[in-house]
Amino acid sequence: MTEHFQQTGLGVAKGASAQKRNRAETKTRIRFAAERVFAEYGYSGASFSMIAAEAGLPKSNIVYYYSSKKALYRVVVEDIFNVWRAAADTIHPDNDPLEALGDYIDTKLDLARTRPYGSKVWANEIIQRAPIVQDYLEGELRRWTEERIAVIDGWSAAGLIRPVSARHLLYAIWATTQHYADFTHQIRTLNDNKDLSAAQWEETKQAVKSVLLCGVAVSRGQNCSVPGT
Amino acid sequence: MTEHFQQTGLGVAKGASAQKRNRAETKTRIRFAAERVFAEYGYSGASFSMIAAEAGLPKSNIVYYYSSKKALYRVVVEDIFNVWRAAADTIHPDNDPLEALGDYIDTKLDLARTRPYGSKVWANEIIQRAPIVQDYLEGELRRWTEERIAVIDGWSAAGLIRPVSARHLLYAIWATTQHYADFTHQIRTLNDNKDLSAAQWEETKQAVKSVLLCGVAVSRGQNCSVPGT
DNA sequence: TCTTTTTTTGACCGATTGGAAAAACACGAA
DNA sequence: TTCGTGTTTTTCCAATCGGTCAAAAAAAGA
Repeated sequence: MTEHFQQTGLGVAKGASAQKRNRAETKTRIRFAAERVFAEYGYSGASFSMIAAEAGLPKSNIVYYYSSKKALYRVVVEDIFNVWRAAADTIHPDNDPLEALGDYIDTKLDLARTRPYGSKVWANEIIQRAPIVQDYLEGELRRWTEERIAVIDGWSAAGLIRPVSARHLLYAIWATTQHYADFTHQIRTLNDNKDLSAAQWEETKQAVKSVLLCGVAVSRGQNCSVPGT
Repeated sequence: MTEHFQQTGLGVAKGASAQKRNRAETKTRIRFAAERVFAEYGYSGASFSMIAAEAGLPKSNIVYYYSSKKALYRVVVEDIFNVWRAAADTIHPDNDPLEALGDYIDTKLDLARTRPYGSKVWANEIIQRAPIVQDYLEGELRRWTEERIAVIDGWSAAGLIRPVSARHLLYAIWATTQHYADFTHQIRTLNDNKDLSAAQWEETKQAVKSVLLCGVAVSRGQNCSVPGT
């Protein structure tokens, strides 16, 4: 069997035959089913039969498309990492610091809302000491983090923001935004067992930006305004 | 067999016989072993044999003291919750807001350092939608959270802090402090695969307080100082 | 059409799981 | 000693696990 290593999500290369298109669709369907099951039951708690049931396919079909549980899991983890990485493009020397960080927080909170399962899988993987994707951490994540820290330090040096620890600011942003995905259930319980409404999500964005970015601004009014959406 | 429901940790009621003392010690040993194993492998990934090996006891011994995996797990989860609850005693109307919140952050970061496994178990349980301790969330956690929010709102109303969303501030503190426990491995990897030194932990405390509390203070100098330790 | 390749599916396997059952052991009270 | 109670340890089991395999079915190529 030839391997395709089709990394991308829903899209498929144009010109693909009907068979290949269907193949990609099936793989994607399995991937999202797996993301949900891995998130809710952890790597060990998730079984092929659960993923198969979630995807509406027989068990052996899962094995056919992803040769092992580990391989399927890795694809899921890498996917959410790539999505997050793209969200941080806004942290760039040319951008306005407060606006850039505000946009980053907004985007990550949007992802917490739309892709909570991916975030949970990532959290699980890290909690368990990254048994599957440690190479990713030491390679891409490390490089990517140092780059962003350099940008923020640059803003500091240019006097565009107060001198803060770029690393810990980044960690605080990660922690807080991902909290709204990973701890959805706790937040829901503390919200009378109701999911956050659209208005509450807006409120959340404003509050998170207010808490995390007020300490960053070089000056502020009494109400410490941060860029809205 | 008479049940004891011995909730407490290391201590044992005075006057206890040698046998009872040994019983309590064994139970505690099992509990901490279980905490480590549950943290590193998740509920499903943890097996009696792993916990037994960690505790240095035969497998059936675990079942003898905690009649099921679920029961043992519940004890572990409740324990870390009680420790965290005690840490928040400082959030009290009579205290100075910045000092109280600063102390809370300091204590929670100390716990992130000394009790990282408990935090990870809690995170896992919430991520998986609290299948075991949902009653805890709807009872004690909900009541306790609303109380703290009321205190912070009181500070706001009295003009002691800027008007911030008490709920989201609390969530940000939880998220960030627990991040240093749950994501220890990621932080370690981004620190050249070395654990944080004592100095780096101090730096972390200052940075976290600076980021989270600067937006709370009613006024600040250019360097936005927060109470140190 | 016939052939070849890809996809679907159910039957099956050795290993491991949580936990029940009971035998073996320790030890103070009688 | 003998007994009874609490503890330790071994043995065993049904269920489930990840994954293989081969046959059936479908699709593509000739």
